[in-house]
Amino acid sequence: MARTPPTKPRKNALQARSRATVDALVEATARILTRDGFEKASTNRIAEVAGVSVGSLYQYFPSKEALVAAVIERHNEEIMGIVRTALAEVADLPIDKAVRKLVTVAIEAHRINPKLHRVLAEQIPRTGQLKDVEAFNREIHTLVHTYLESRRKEMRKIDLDVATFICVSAIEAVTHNTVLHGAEMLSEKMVRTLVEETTRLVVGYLR
Amino acid sequence: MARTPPTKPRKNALQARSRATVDALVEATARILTRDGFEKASTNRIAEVAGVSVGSLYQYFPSKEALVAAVIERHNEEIMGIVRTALAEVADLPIDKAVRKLVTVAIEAHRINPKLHRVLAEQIPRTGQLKDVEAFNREIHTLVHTYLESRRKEMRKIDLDVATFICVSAIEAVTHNTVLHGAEMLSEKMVRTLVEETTRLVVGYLR
DNA sequence: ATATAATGCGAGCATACGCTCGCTTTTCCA
DNA sequence: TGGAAAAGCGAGCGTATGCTCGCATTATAT
Repeated sequence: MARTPPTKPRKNALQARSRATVDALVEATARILTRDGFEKASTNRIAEVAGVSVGSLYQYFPSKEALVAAVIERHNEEIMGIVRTALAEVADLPIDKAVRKLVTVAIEAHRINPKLHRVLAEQIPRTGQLKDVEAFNREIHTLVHTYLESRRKEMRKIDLDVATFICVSAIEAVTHNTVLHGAEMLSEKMVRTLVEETTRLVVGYLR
Repeated sequence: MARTPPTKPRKNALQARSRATVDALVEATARILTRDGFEKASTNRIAEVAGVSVGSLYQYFPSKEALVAAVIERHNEEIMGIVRTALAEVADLPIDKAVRKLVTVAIEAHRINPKLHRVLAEQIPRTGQLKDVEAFNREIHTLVHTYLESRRKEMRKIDLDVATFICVSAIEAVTHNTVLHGAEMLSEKMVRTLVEETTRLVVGYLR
């Protein structure tokens, strides 16, 4: 039997409905962030929206930042999953096919929840999650780098690190701007055009 | 004589030292934003750093947001000046020379005050300055569009709007990531490499 | 059935923040 | 030089927010 005295479980020991509580809290935080922005996300409001009391909230999250951090982590995990899958599927394809697929996936990933994406991007410096996000970026960098290495014969002579940086930046930027700036008024046709053009940009650069 | 009763001058009627006060307030806001972030920028603190009382602060700025907005405006004006000048200087140059110059200038503009740039980018949605920043973006878009139009013969057949969007996004992204992510550890050599590569990316795309 | 731990509750404390208001000091100019 | 307007001051108000704590409810195990 655990010797742990019935103190407040520092962080969590979720075995039953408490799991549901935690989920509800994270979900509520995400909803409020998306719909009303960071300022409106007070702990009282989060608890209220989650259908939970503030007391319970503080049993699982030591601070408001911890909640936002949890949302960020969940979101990043989701996106990383998509990216990893895409890069795996693409491993044996030639550069042009691969890039096209990656750009498509990138836009789709951003389209899941553009507003959340934006708010989170804003809050990352505040929550001290910068390190995690950098890790996240490094993983993408590594994955792309590895892919490019395996396709070196299709490319011109080039510093792979620099090339990776340029390609990832370019793709990220177009998807970002497409989804965030360009609002939601994105015809399917427009998306296809942008995918095509971005592919051309990157592929043209690599060889 | 003006019929205006000695009420509080809604916004300003700066003729003497009051100008200095306003400047000090904007400057203090910028400093705090850069060094400590948005949360720490309370009106009391801003006034204190500016060497001014809160009361005076509120004589010139109706709210905290107004202060941040002023900082954003000042910063945007500065950058737009740089960009306009660069684009003017570049008007008669062929695409490759022009792009190289633009990329160089873009990186330099970002390097003036990377941290302020970042914080402001985060706060723009909050201050309702989105419209102004969009105007700012539209101006850049228009300027680039015009330049590209004048150089059409050097380019492949291409939709100029799409091309402008792609080029601006790509350049913006590389500069952004270079200055923000890459911290300050930027050797001059690295900068040159990135300028070279970005130029290649964009020029290769356009023709 | 009862004891014990786990989970949930929400009024309320402490604090910090945006902002006002009545007053003093400085500047201007007739 | 005197008086009015402009500029500056800062204690303190109202409010909202993050968070605690003592207690109530529910689950688990014997």
